Amino acid sequence: MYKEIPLTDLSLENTFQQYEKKFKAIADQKRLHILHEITERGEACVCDLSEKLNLPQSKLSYHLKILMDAKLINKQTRGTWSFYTLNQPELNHLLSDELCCLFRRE
Amino acid sequence: MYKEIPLTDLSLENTFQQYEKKFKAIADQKRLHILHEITERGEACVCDLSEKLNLPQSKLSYHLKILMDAKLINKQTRGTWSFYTLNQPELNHLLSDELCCLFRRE
DNA sequence: CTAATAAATCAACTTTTTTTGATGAATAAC
DNA sequence: GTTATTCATCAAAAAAAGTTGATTTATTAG
Repeated sequence: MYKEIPLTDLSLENTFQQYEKKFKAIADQKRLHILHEITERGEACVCDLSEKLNLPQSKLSYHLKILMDAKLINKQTRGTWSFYTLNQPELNHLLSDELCCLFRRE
Repeated sequence: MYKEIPLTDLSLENTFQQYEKKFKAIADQKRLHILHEITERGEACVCDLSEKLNLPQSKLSYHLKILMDAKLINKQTRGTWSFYTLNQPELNHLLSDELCCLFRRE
């Protein structure tokens, strides 16, 4: 009865896979805090976040990468600094209006 | 500089904790599929889902519990069957309108 | 009562995610 | 050039999440 055979609807499965990645990215307190901080500041560098969240730089880079891979934030490098901003269209597509201005703007 | 001392803003930290739990619950392909199935059917029992998703009962119970604990679905027992429905207010609070009718109704 | 069905729970195990501290690359200031 | 700063990446360890198959509980039917 329940051999795990692959789904027939591949496109739907593909859709679930993509949402899984995005929701996984926000399914973490630290990363929610990061998003919140970027939401408030407009942009933030690793050093800003490190100070605000009391996290070592390597941890932040790790979590920022996960948010980047999920395309929920953007990075812009100026000199030795990397500034992160929200990917607003993506976040707005995922999250309800009511989550403004916690993890999305407007 | 980055000793991990607790946040000063406890209420905000509490908020992040609650959202983490809810987003974690939907941050999984199988659970998204479960939500989608319940969205389409209106309600579903474990046996319905087991057949549709090709998953053994114990796995489904595990994943349903996670969705229940996050208060994203409701359970109603009739006889030996348990019927699960969406917790629509919660889902609508979390997810954007655009995710209708994938994981929320309307 | 017994047998059958639906579903929750459990413990052992596997897999995935996160943490940690160190190293390396790139830039800027001297 | 040297030194200091910012940040990404790495490998090893720790922690968390998911799987598996068996057992248990509850209900229904005979």
